[in-house]
Amino acid sequence: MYICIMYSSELIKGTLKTIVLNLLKDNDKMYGYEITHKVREMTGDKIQITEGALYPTLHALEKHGDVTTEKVYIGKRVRKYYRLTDQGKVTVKERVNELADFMKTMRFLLDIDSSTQHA
Amino acid sequence: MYICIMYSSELIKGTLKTIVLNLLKDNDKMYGYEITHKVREMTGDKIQITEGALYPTLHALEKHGDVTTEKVYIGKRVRKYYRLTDQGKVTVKERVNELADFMKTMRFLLDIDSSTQHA
DNA sequence: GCTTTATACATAATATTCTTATGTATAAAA
DNA sequence: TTTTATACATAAGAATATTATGTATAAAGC
Repeated sequence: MYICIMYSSELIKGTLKTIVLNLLKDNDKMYGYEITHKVREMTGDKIQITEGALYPTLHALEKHGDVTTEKVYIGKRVRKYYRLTDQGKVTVKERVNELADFMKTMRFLLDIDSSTQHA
Repeated sequence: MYICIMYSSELIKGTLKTIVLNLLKDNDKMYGYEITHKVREMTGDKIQITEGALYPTLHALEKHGDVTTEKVYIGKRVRKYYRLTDQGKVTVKERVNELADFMKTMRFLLDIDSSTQHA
């Protein structure tokens, strides 16, 4: 039996933008802190996005025109919501398709089929 | 229709060691140049490992004790063969299992199922 | 015979993307 | 009132890739 607590950081590398964009595709608007918790919740803590990785990524997505931001005050505390732009919606599709294709290739290359996959 | 010429470099990041180790698992011994061509051949040029990435990776695997090397002269030209160690055989299993698990999680997270995967 | 292409290794400068650490500040819970 | 949770941000450093460069032999094309 293979037990996986948390994935090594190398694996997550390169997929963070895709994860964030895809969440925004399904959730209209989200803020950073919410994103990290949603991913932890959805993956049973297997993928834990650090703040040092997330915030620069969100800023890069905004700079690239894939998301827009909106500041909301909860009392005196600021919360920064992110929302997909029309261009962002195109980017998500491209990235998710590319990742799906890549994973298919990797499954072939490493000879991984459904029966050998572990829970 | 989604057409993929070659994967963006971010995706391959973090999977190179796993790819190399897995090839050595199936092929007894291989040399660097052979590995790059084998991967290109098996992926229809979708994954093209650069020499600048491969050789440092092979050296790191040797340093880590996962592979041993053997120099062979083809005429006057040197060729450096790599072979898995016993420890390397353990490392391959761990890495492939982890990657399989990670991809399964990503497929769930991004809502990718077989029917939506593209060729 | 000469030039190009293929084989085969290696490293250095640079870029990207992450981790870890640190900083700031408010709000809720113990 | 101290700790934990919420919520943002950036800087130093590590890891891993790209791009460029270097060396050298062998085969193929012209």
